[in-house]
Amino acid sequence: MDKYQQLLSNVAERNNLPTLSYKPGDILFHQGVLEPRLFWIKSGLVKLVFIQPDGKEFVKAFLAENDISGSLMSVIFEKPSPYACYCIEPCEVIAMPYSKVREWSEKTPQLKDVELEYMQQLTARKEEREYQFLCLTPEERYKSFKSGYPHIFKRISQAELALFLGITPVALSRIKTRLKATA
Amino acid sequence: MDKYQQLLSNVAERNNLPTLSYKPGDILFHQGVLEPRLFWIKSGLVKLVFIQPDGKEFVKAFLAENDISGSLMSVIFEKPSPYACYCIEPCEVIAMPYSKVREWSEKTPQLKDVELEYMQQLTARKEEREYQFLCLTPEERYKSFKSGYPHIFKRISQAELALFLGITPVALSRIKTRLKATA
DNA sequence: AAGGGGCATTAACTTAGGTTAATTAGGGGC
DNA sequence: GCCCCTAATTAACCTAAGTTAATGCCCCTT
Repeated sequence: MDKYQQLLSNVAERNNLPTLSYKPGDILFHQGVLEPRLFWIKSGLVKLVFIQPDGKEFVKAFLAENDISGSLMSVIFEKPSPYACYCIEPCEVIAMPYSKVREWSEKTPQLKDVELEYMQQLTARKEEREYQFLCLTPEERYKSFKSGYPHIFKRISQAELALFLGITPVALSRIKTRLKATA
Repeated sequence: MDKYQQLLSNVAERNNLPTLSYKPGDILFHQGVLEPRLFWIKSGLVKLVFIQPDGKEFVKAFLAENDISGSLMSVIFEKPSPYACYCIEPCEVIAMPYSKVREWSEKTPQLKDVELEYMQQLTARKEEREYQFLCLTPEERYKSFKSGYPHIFKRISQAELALFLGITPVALSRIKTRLKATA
């Protein structure tokens, strides 16, 4: 992860990419629109969300300082992003066209390794999430998130957490009540 | 995908890797054990399964001819595989130590691209599965799998499909009844 | 043709999440 | 301090999935 940040840092410098500021509620990129940039989050917190035709919202992920936001589908396959990216906290962000990242990494082959490694890290995270949806109950997913990501847990609303866990805010409230009763 | 198969094909030839035969029920690799090989499936059908301490089984994926089976965690991060691989149909398989794949791809830098591309394909598949668990009901996942993967749908038991969709076989049977009634 | 084994279906009951709406709690602004 | 706005909780009811077990179906064997 660190090596990838190094790479991005170099790209940003060479291209004089500015640091952008966003407020809570601002949109970094939209659902259904091609977004060929990666967003390097220097500070703040964002969420990736799917909005269904019926208006229902689901949270794919939370990303915070030092994370990289973006849509794989857009960046790699040049398709519209299936999800949007919303700011939760005020954010400082560097937006980097993926073409620039690629361009530079073509010239320096050892950076392929860095890119590959980053993909592997991403994949490992996705494996974990897949496992949790397949094998764990909502209650177990809640406990796991609370203990595994305390720094994010503290910074999001309960409604947002519920939509990340794949349940409704009402259900999450009930789970908490249940846990309190047991303990 | 095709370019990755080319790469694997070369590795197999150069190392005289034999084609292995498995019967239904055979285990390609175990859960909880380090498995540093990739399994190139020439023919047949396998499933990747999590077995929980209480005996409950969940199906992570089905892989068939031309797919590559293996555990990312084991192959990349040298950890025990969190899941096992079981044969469903008789299989012809070439087992390839990942170290050999790496070794050879070190010498031919353009293969880094192939490797990266393969990871991206994998990630795209995982994104889709994540989306389905987060945003779709079991019933919708069933319909999506049936129409999206008819060639696999035909070859697995209903129980296996249910455990892949994240529900019990009884629930899947009910879903089918429900759908028949509606149509 | 009869029996047996393995799945799938059905049934009956329990549990937990979805939905909608009312209520409560907490924080910020004035 | 009071009001308002928002978020969280609670309630009541509905629906769907989990669980266990019985039944039915199909195919294979003998």
